Amino acid sequence: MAYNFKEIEKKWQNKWYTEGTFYAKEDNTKKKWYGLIEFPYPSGQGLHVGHPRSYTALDIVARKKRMDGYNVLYPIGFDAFGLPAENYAIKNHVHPKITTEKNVNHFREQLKALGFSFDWSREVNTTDPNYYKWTQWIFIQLYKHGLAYKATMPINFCTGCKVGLANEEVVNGVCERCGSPVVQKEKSQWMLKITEYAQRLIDDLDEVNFLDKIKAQQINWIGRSEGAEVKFKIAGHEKELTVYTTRPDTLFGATYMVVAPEHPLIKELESEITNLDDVKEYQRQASLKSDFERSELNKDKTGVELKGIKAINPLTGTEIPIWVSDYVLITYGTGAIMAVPAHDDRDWEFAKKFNLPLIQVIASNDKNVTCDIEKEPFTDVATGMLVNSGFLTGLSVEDAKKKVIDYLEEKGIGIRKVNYKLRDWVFSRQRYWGEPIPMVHCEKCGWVPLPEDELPLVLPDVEDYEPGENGESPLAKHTEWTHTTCPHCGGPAIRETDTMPQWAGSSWYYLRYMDPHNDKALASKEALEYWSPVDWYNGGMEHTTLHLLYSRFWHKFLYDIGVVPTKEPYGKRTSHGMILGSNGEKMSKSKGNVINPDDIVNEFGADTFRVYEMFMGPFDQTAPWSMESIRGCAKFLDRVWNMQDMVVDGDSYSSEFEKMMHQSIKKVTNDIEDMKFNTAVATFMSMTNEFYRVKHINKAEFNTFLQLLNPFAPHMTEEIYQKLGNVKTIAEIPWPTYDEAKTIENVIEIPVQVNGKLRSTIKIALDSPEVEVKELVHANTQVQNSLDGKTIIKEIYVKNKIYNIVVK
RNA sequence: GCAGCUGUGGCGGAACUGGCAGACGCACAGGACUUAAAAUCCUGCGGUACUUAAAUACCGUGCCGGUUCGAUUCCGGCCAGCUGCACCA
Repeated sequence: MAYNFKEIEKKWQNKWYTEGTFYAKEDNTKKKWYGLIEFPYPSGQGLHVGHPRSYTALDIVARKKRMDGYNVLYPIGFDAFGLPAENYAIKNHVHPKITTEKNVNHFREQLKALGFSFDWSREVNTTDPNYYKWTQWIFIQLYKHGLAYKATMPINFCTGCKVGLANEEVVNGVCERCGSPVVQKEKSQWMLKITEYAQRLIDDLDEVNFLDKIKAQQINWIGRSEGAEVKFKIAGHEKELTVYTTRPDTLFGATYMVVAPEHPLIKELESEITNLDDVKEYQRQASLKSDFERSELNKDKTGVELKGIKAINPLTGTEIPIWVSDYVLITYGTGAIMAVPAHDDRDWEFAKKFNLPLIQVIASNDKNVTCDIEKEPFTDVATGMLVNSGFLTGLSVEDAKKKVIDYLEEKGIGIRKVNYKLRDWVFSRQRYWGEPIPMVHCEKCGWVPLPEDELPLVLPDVEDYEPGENGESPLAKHTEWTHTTCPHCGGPAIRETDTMPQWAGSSWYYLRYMDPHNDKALASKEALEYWSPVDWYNGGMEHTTLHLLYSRFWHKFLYDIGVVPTKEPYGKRTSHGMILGSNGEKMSKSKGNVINPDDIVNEFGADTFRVYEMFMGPFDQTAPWSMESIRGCAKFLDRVWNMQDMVVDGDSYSSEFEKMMHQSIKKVTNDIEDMKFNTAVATFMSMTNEFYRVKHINKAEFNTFLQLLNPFAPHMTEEIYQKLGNVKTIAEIPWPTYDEAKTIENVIEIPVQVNGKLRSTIKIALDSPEVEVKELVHANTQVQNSLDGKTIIKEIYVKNKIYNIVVK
């Protein structure tokens, strides 16, 4: 009888949903497990096949944890504010609220059809005022603690549409929509001081179980460096130019300086710059490029000398030129550098291009290493030794750094300085579809936060959400909303019209899941105490440096003000690889390689879909979609379904068979913990092949098999289990256990090598003494043939692993 | 450009901590069943050479080199691809 997945899957999904089978229990005495996946942005295209990869993986873990006796929280929600909904609204004149609701409903149905064991009673939605009330509340706390401030920051401004653009909307320096040039325009924006947490965001990684590559990427993104700030005098001035350098030891080799195009020095010394027109033109050109474009293009360096002014090298007293170039970023360090072209790649290229002098101040202490700084810069720190550097000459790089900073500090011309690449978080968006920032500006009192009892500040339900002129937020047009009274003095005041970025709502949603309907706090103390931290958070690698870091920052802040009980939000963080189109390229409408999950569920059913996504490759690596391979998974499940007819009463087929069962339980159990879902599926397939081979399936063993497979293919396994006459469901019974003693092979086959090349294999009893193994090896004819006429130099035996004979 | 990652048969991939490379699946080929086809079940399946066959030898994990009795695994240098780069999420 064929497997009718359509009917059977619906049946179990309805049961789970109406009975709340997988809802977290309100029982704080049980041990808990909290699994989290990144909640989706409900786009108009519907669910992507990439979503279920992550969701199925943690669904498997969550289902297993329940069977292990944990009170499991595996929630879902929607990150529903964002740019696409707004752009769609502008184009099609449908309010984002309407499209968002429609998309959320669609997503919910799609997710349900995949049989995830989500706790739907805790669904959150970032656009719900009862939710964003607390997003706004957190912002106000940040403000009150001095971590939110206003600063002038550039935005991308489309000269055609006259609106601010997201980086994504800027393609090769022009507006994606109208093709007009995009310029950088200064705007006053809300900023969050994530840099204040930079060191803790690095240090506390020691306390969490994140994949090494995730830790590495966060550490590199934060980019801590130790160095010095050094003041250079401007010749004939009291004015100084301060630079940041990680190589103060090379100060004697500084032959010129470079400032970023935005550096204030240019304005301050404007009257003395003799080629001001050239400089201004260079500044204008630079303003067209984003930081990203500047660093991307920096193979071909550009720059202009600030003629008429010179700086003085504080150690040598030499006058050196000052250049302006966009390879120096105003956002990092002091926005100015001392250039040591002999020992820095970028400076070297720049100096070569503009014929600036090189002074070698480091040489290798390894006599075999020669360096010709005319051919390439010498940057080897490990063997570097100072030359041509006055009181530093002869020191190692490390010692020279210490000595020169001590000297600079003593003379008051420099200080030790730790710098981070991490920049503060630009928190303002000039858009409609986001959380309103709950601040008002009063002529008398300045910026004043809304009183907390007035939250949420509801996003006004306006008809006109077209962007304002000059990059203003659409809300700025709605004066009936913007005009208000100052909470402090009662006088007239204007509301902030910028909204929050989408990152805001997703920075704390995992906390709301713990207690989603609370109207007194973002979550109760009890719920936070019980459920914190998230035990396992899986998401995309692409979120490592932004979302993951932002939410760790917010969490740490909430910890500092006593709201949450843990320093870190996530105990464990893993990532899944992307699913590519069958041509190996990223799925996109334009490439026509998009796979719609609905089609897959209709054709093969949810269980096949789930098993295939787990089987397609290593979980954390990209994998191309294959319609052929998914059929293999469908075939596998059909074979499982048909095994029902082979079930017999009685004992295991053989002791060998029993061993295979125990080994498989062990393998699957470990593979789930290790995220090796693909080899777990391979184990199920091998087990199935064995069942077919012996055609004798003991009832208890078949039940065990169904249990193991259940987290992967929950619908079919529950159905078969029920048909076999079991009263309980698989979800209600404990996870199978194995007997370690029964997994061990007593007789093993080990390879015999001669000079590292396989010549034969021999069977030995486990843990045989070396003498016995040696005897067996030498009795082997193939081995004897290989040894014929040669002299044995050495014999190596690795217990239970290999026997290798070295001959001459 | 910077950072992180990846590279194994025709294809997706497996290989514990340096120890038999290619588990499992797809595709393909052969066989069984069938009037026939599909489905299903069984068998084979890295390359080259030799051979009726069994077997055997050599080559083989992106490229070049190193360490080691032994390297897909460790080290150095390259090449190619993927992801992120702060206003897409």
